[in-house]
Amino acid sequence: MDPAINPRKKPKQERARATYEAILEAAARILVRGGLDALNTNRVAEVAGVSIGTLYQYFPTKQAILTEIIREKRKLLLDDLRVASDNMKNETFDETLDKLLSAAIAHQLRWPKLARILEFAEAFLPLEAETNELNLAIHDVVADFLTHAGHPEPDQNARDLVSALRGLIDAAGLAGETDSAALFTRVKKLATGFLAHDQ
Amino acid sequence: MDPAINPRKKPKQERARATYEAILEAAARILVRGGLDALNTNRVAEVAGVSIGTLYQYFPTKQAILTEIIREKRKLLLDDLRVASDNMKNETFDETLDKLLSAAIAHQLRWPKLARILEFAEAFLPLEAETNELNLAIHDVVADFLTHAGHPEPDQNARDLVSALRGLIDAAGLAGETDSAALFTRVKKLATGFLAHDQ
Amino acid sequence: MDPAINPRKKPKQERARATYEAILEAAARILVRGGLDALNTNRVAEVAGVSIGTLYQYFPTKQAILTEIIREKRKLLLDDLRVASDNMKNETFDETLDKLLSAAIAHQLRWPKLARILEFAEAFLPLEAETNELNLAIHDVVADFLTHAGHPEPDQNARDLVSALRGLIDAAGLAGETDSAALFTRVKKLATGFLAHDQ
Amino acid sequence: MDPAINPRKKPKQERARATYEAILEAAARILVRGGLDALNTNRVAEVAGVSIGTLYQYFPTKQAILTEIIREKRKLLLDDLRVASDNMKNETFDETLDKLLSAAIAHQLRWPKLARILEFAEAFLPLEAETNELNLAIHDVVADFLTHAGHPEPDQNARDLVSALRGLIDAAGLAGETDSAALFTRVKKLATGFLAHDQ
DNA sequence: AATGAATGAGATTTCATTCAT
DNA sequence: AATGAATGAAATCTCATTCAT
Repeated sequence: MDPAINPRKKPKQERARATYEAILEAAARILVRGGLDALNTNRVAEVAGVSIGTLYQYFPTKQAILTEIIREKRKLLLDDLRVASDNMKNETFDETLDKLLSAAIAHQLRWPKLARILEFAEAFLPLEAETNELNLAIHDVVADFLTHAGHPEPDQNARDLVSALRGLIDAAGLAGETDSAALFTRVKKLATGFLAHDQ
Repeated sequence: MDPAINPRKKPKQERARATYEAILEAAARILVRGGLDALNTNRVAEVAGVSIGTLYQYFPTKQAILTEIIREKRKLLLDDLRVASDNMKNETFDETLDKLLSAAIAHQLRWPKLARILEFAEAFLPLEAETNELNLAIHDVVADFLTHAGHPEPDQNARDLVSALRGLIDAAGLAGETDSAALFTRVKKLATGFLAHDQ
Repeated sequence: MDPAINPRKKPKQERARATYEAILEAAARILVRGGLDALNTNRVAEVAGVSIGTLYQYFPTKQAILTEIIREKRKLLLDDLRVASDNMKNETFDETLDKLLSAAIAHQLRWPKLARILEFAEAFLPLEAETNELNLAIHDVVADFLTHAGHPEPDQNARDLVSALRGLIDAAGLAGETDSAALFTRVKKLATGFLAHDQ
Repeated sequence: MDPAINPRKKPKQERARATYEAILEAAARILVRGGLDALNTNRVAEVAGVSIGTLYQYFPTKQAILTEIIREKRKLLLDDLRVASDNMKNETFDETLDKLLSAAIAHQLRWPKLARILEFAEAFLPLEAETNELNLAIHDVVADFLTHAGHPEPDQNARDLVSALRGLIDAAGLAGETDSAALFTRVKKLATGFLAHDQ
C-alpha cells in the first residue's frame, strides 16, 4: 500500500471517526464550491474545524484525502449497482436495466460537480490497486448484466455503454439539470438504442 | 474582455508570432505529458525556449494560456465539423454522419489526454463569451444536421448525442486506443442506435 | 475590513506575539534605513529572522505591514497627546501647549525618517476607517484644546496648526536635527504666532 | 554629472523636443493618477505614445525622468518667486510677502498630488548638485527677503517659514481645497504670526 | 491525541533595461 | 531616430508539510 495516498490510520474511537469524516466532508464541500484549485490542506482543516496537525494525523498527504473521497463514492455507486442488479435472474431485461440506470443517474445528480472533478482526478491520479478494483467491480456488474442478457462482447460493450452514459449524465448534471425523470428517458433511449443494435 | 484570461497582445512582427505560437505549443506539450498540475509558467517558458518575461508579454496569466489553447482547439474542431457537414444537402444521411463522426474521432485521438484536460478545464474556467460561442457553434452544426435529417427535437438530441459521443471517444482515447477504424464502428453504433430510436 | 491591508490574524500564543512584533519592527528598521523602496517582504522576513511563510501567516500583503505600522505609531502619538492635554482644565494655556508641542516633537524626532515615510504612505494608502479615526482623534485633541482656550474656529485652526507644525518638525527631523530644545523654541514661536493672530 | 539621473541628450530638433516633453508629461500624469507605485517606464512610454526604445534614447534611467520633472517644477517655482520678490526695494514688506505667498500657493495648488509626490521623492532621491542648487536658490530668495526686511536670523527663519508654509499648503492641496483666496488668508496669518514674533 | 506556529520550495508576476532590426 | 521584442533579476505570495509544545 502506497503510504502516500492512503489514510494514516483508520479511526477507532467515536470522536476520531467524527474528525475523520469531517475532514472528508470539508474537502468535498470545498471541491464543489471552488474546484480542484481551491482544495488545499489548510483550508480543509479550517472548514473541518480541526487543526492542520490533526488533519495530518489521519491523512499523510493531500492526495490521500482525494483518493479516499473517490474510494467512498465509488464504493457507494458499486453498492447501488449491485443492489440494482441483484435480482436480475427473476426480472425482465428492462426492469433491471431501469434500476441500473436510475442508480447511475441518482449517483451523478447528487453532486454533479463533485462527480465530475473526481472522475477527472481519477484519470490522472496514481490510483491504488484497491480503488482500481472498485472500478473493475463496477464494470463487472454491467458486463455480468449484459452476459446474462445474452449480449455479445459484453466486456467491450459494457465499457462503451458506461462511457457513453457517463458522458451524457455528466453533461446533464453540469448543465444544472435536476429532473432525473426527464433525464432517465433520454438515458434509457441511449442505452436501449446502443444495445438494440446488436440484436 | 476579461483581462485575466485573454492574451495581452497579439503578435505583429514575424518573430513575435513565432514566439507566441511556441508558448502555446509548449503549454500543450506540458499538459499532455504531465497534466494540469505540471503546467506552470516557468516550465512553459523554458520548454518554449523563451524567457519568463517574454511569456508575460503575451499572456497576462497562466489561465490566459489555457484559455487560448482551448479556443484554438475548439476552433479546429468547429472547422472540421463544418467541412464535414458542408455538403449534406447532396449526401445521404449516413455519408454526412460518417464524416462528422470521423472528424470528432480524429480530433480526440490526436491528443486524447490534452482533449480531456481541456474539457475539464473548460468546465471550471470563466470562459469568454467568444469561446462559449464556439461551443454553441459546434452544437449548431450537429443540430442543423439533425434538423436537415428531419429528426425531432434536434437541439436536445444534438446535446445528448454530443455528450454521449464525447464520453465514449474520451474514454477510448484515455485508454490508449489508437485504432480509429475500430473506434469508429462502436461510435457509429452508438450514434445510429440513439438516433434510430426516434424514427 | 479590506483583507488586503489588515493583519490576517492576531497572534494568540506567546511565541506568535513575538514573531508578529519582530516583523513590524524589522519593517520599521528597513524603512528607516532604506526608505519605501527598500521595503520588500523577503527582506522584512530576513531581518525579522523568520521565514517568508511565517510573515504571510500574519500579513496578507506588504501594504498590510505598512498599514499596521502606521496604526501603531498613530496610536502612540494619540495617546501621548491625550496625556499631554489631560489636565488642561487645571493648567494655563501655555503649560498645556508646551506639553502638546513637546509630545509632537518627541514623536517626530524619535524616527524622523520613518515618520516622514509613514505620512507619505498614509496619503496614498486606502486606509481603513479605523486608522482614519485615529487621525481624526488626533485632530480632536487639538481642536478641543483650542476650544477650551476660547479660540475661534477651532476646527480649521487645529487643522492648519497641525499641518504647519508637521511641516516644520518634519523638515527639522529630516535635516538631521536632534536638539529638541532648540526645535521647541522655534515650534513654539510658530504656534503662538499663529494663534496670537486671532486674539 | 551622474549619468544615471540626467537626460541622455537634450532634444535639438522640433520633433525630438515634442517627444521629450511628451515623456515628461506622461510621467507626471501617471504620478498624479497612480502615485509613485504606478510609475514604470513601459507605462510612461505607452502613455507618451512612443516606444520604450525611444524613451531610453532620452532618459537613461527611470530616476532621470523623475529628477527632470522635479527640476522643471523647482525651476518654475524659483522663477515665480524671483519675479515676486523682484521689486521688493520699491514695495512695502506686505506687498512683497503677499506676492511670494501667492506664488507658492499657485505653485502647489496646480498639481497638489504631484507636488506632494515630488517633495517626497526629492527627500529620498540622490539629487543632483544642480537640483540642490535650485533648492538653495529658492531658500535664498526668501532669506534675502527677510534680510531686506531687517529680520533677525534670516537663514534659520527662512528655512522654518518655508517648511511650515509647505506643510500647510500641502495639506490644503491634498485635502482638495481649490479656493486659493481662502487659503491665502490662512497662509498669510501663519507667515505674519511667525514673523511678528521676532519684532 | 491535538494544536498551530513555522518552514521554504516554488509558483506567479512585474518592470527596468538592452539590443537587433 | 525609432521600434518593440526580449530579457531576467527580483518581488509577491501560496501551500503542503513538519515539529515543538
